[in-house]
Amino acid sequence: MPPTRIGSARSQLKIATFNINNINKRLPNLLAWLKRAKPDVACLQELKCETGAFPEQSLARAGYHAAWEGQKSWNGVALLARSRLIVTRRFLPGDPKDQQARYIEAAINGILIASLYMPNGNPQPGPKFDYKLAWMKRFARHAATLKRKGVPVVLAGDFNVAPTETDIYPTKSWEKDALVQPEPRKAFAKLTETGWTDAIRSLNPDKRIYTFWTYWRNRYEQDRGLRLDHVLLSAQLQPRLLKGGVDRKVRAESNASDHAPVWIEISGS
DNA sequence: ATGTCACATGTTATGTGA
Repeated sequence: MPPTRIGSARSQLKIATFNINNINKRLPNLLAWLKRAKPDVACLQELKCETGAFPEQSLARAGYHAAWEGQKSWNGVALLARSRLIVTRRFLPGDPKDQQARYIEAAINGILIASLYMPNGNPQPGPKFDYKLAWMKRFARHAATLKRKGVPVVLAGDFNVAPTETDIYPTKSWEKDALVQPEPRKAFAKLTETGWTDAIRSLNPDKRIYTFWTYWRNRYEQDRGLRLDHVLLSAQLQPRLLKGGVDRKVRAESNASDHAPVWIEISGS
């Protein structure tokens, strides 16, 4: 295992989120990005592998401890960290019947960090959209619980919501899509109105920023994307936010995921 | 309506999920 770093020795912390869209299929891409970007913590989504097939050894050789929840074919979330991580939760509370691997949370460097993968919700309307809205409701409830704890919290992942018209290229072709519907947008807005900071948007109030481009019709080359991957900060962390961005070029690599990594840097406590 | 990609089935294509 990689050496454990003492939390207090850090002056800054880089936290990233990346929907990898099949971790084994894209392991070379992931390792190359980790080596280049050197995040202290990486939240991953859409592992698309069973728990036993997670590439723990490769990531350990790259210098990362890991915690993950996998499932066959779909979903799956992980947390990678250079320092020790203590898992605090493996499923979103509120519905014991929901077995989808979409949420994992751990204490890392004195911060509670969650990697989350909200449901896509298509087609809408329909049961999948209902599941998305129910999941978002449960998530809001859990976020409120975390807030009451009064500890620094980062909620990072693929929210499957383009929060406003600035988070999607000018088009009408997505109008019926679950990612831009009023209800999920309202649910996301409620988070940012109740003390959670959308880190990337707070650093760039008006800029069009995308984190996802479909594989269809060279959408990346035309920069017709959506901002779906977000990093939310609790009130204690907001003043510590130094910078943030999207590693867009990762999306241009061969065999790339359809998402690009999003990262932030926060100052030490 | 379409586009692309990958997976699972028990296929040599088809559906499904994103």
